Amino acid sequence: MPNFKKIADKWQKEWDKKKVFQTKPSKKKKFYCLEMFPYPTAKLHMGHVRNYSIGDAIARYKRMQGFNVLYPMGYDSFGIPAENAAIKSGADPKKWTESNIVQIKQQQKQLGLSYDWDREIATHTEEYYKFNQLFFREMFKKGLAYRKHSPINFCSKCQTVLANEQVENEKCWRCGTDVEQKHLEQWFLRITEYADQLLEDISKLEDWPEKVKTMQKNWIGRSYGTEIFFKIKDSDKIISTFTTRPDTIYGLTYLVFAPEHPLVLELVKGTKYEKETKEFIKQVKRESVIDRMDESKPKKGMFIGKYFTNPVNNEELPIWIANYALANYGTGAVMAVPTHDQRDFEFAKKYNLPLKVVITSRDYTLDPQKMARAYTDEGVMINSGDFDGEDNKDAINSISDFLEKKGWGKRTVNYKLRDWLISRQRYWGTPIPIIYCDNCGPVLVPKKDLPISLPKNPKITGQGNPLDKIPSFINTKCPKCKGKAKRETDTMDTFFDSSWYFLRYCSPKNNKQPFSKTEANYWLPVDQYIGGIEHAILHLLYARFFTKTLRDLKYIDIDEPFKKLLTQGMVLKDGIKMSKSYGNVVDPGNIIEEYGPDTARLYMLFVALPEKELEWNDKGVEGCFRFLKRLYSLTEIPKSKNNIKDSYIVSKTHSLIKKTTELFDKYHFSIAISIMMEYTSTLIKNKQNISTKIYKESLNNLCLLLSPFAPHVTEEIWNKLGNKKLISTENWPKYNKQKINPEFEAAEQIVLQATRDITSIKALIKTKSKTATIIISEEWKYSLFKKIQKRITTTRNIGEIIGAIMDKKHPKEIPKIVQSILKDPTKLPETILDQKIELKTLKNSKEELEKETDLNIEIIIAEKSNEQKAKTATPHKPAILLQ
RNA sequence: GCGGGGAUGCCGGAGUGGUCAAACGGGGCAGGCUUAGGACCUGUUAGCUUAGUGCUUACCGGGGUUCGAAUCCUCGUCCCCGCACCA
Repeated sequence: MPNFKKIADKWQKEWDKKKVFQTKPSKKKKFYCLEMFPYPTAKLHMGHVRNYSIGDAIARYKRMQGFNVLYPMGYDSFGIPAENAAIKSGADPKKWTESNIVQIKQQQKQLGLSYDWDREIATHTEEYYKFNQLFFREMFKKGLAYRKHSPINFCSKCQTVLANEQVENEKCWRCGTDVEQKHLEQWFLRITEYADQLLEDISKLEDWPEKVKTMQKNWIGRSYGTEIFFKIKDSDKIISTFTTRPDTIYGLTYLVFAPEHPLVLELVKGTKYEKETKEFIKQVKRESVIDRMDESKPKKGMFIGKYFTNPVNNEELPIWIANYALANYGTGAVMAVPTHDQRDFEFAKKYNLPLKVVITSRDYTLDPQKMARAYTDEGVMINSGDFDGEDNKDAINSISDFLEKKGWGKRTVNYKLRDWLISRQRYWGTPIPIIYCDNCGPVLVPKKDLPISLPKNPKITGQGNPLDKIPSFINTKCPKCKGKAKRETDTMDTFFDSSWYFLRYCSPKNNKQPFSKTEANYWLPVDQYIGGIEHAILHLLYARFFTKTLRDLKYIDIDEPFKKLLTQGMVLKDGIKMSKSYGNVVDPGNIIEEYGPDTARLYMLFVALPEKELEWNDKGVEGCFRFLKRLYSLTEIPKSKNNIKDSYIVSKTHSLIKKTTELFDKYHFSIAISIMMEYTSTLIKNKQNISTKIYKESLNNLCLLLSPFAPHVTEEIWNKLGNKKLISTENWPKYNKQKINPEFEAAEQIVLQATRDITSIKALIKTKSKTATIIISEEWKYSLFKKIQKRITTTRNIGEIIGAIMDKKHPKEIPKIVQSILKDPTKLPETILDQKIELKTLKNSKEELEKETDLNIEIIIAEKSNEQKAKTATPHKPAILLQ
């Protein structure tokens, strides 16, 4: 039995030695194949293996097709786990990270992935993060990076601030701890500046999954509406509200502030409502953290003793605060129209606030007393002054015009997207290049002083930011006034690092620039990006934002970084995600050790399509292993007895190449593998009836086609067959259409179908060949003809023939001749019973169909004495002599 | 609630108008090889069956389009995923 592990080691060394996967820009057409780089843990998990199996298959395929392929690997090596390890075991984050990199890289190498290892990068290295600092500088100068005092999400366990995107159901995305609200000064990137571009350019991402695009659209959440201003009674304050439904302005019956709205406390100050309001705010804040999961959370609110005026009708209405108004969306205040908004409706019902209908259905009248829910459909305006009778859709516009003219409102656009909070109170990240001076305020570190290196030997205790405890790092001079100053101790969110790493791969060793523009322009955009769906929003949005920013800073000339995106499905076991916490992890290292890397990779691609979930099954791995063994057994070249199957095999080979190529282009790897399995079986079964020359040729082609999936075994077989070049540097085989014999294809079908149906004839009609000869064993003669006769005489099956010969372009034009057959179906059976299906009736009478049907099909009944047939035909299947 | 994706044989999972009782793999069953097991190989695996490759039933359910539907349309049921009080 071949030792696949040894074979793999051997070829991996060979590839390394000959540097076969190193690339540089050339005149050839490029293809940039990229996998999401991993956080360096000590061991690979199946998700990684799946990701890389897909990526490497694509990279190798494209390389074989003559593309200049950039296929790099690196490590997203800053981040919390290193720091947690330091807290837990006192490890130095740098040493810990780097030893992980060594280990994970070794495992990646064992898989035989065709990376250009000369381009390896790691984000925790100074050579990398110094450019983070450079970009930060540039963004700061452009006003894209700024500092803001703001309520932020804080995780008490991780002792750090979290971005909105890192808060899941009010819990920390990483550790699940309830998130607290704090007010701190933080650094932000002005991603909202690019909200429109990020949204509109989604339409350019033709090869992205619909799902991811929708998620991004929802996240950006642009909505057009109108900001309306209201005067508060007995105050000089103005309330501003945002609405997408200005048409409902006459139905306004109260107004709601988010409890956190800064104006609230100001308004109640010194009134009898002050105490109660404060209590309410406290309560809401606490609740919003605890019960956020509860969907049916009841709406709660209170009147704060103030009134405002609706400018359109001078009505005086009450001001409330309520938990359903969100501080961070729109203006933090809502104009409530209970009749036409479900949330307002529920709230008004609960607190007995008045209802006023201003839009009514054309079919029936709405009675506010009897309404069970808000009316949110289209309708006609009523109770709305001059706008009565208008269609409410038109009124959205006309009322906005009216409000703008009067100065009571203005059209605006609102986004759900918030600016990106990048400060982290952590050690293991890129130091933000800012110095705080008592005289000059926050000052950017001059370019010549970069990089700001992370100090060594931090004391990591898990309490607060370790950088705060290193005086030699903190204390410095102000670059402007040279006075005493302190460094910023916050570090950057690691998503900053991963937002441009794909650019760094273009010039990983460039010490002066983050990347060379020429090289980036050659390689970018990434042609195929592969990774998990979990990055659908965060990473992919940030990377798109960076690309646009860097374009505006003249670093690159592209708008979008990733042309095609493939989001791989999860790896499951026993129906649930394979994960440590469920204790259902299968270690890829063991699989590789036992079966070799090719089996592991092949299995990953065979068992499910890339986007789909993959249910792990040990037996399935065995199946792939057996297939590779069977394939390997083909290296024992058989003594050929004759060559009667040569032309059949040649035809099958070319058809295999054709199909595999098509399937590869669609990334339907599992089907490609299944047809190769089938082909392998055919080759094994027929090996004694194929000439040695054709046998070798077939095996060579099979290896070429399989090499992107199982590079080591195929390299070995390729070598054993006497090929001098490495299969990894070979070209993808081309098929010759002429050699694909449709007769065989059709005949094969007929064998498979045992000529049991008139559909067999149909298959032959579809082929454009002249003749197809099928030899059927004696046993089949009687039943065959009986069956055909029966089928052909039923109108239902005549219909099948009509359909088959009809050009789909003219579905309604049934040729005359076919109609005549319909009238007299007995015409066909006669020719069949004559043992020759010539379909002449069809052919002669319909000129246009000639090309389609121009063939003679001979069904020859093999006599018992007939040589080969007796041996090859089984009692149950008709044999075909394929010549 | 909004949005995205699904439902195929014992299982995983292909297949998107006729070549479909449905690829490929796994599992089961029978047989070969073998002292036996393993490995490997062959056949078989919806039901009925007078055994004729005959009949019936089949790709979540109902309805429709078509000569013809797993595939297209429509209504419904169920499942998964994402976002979620977004004004």
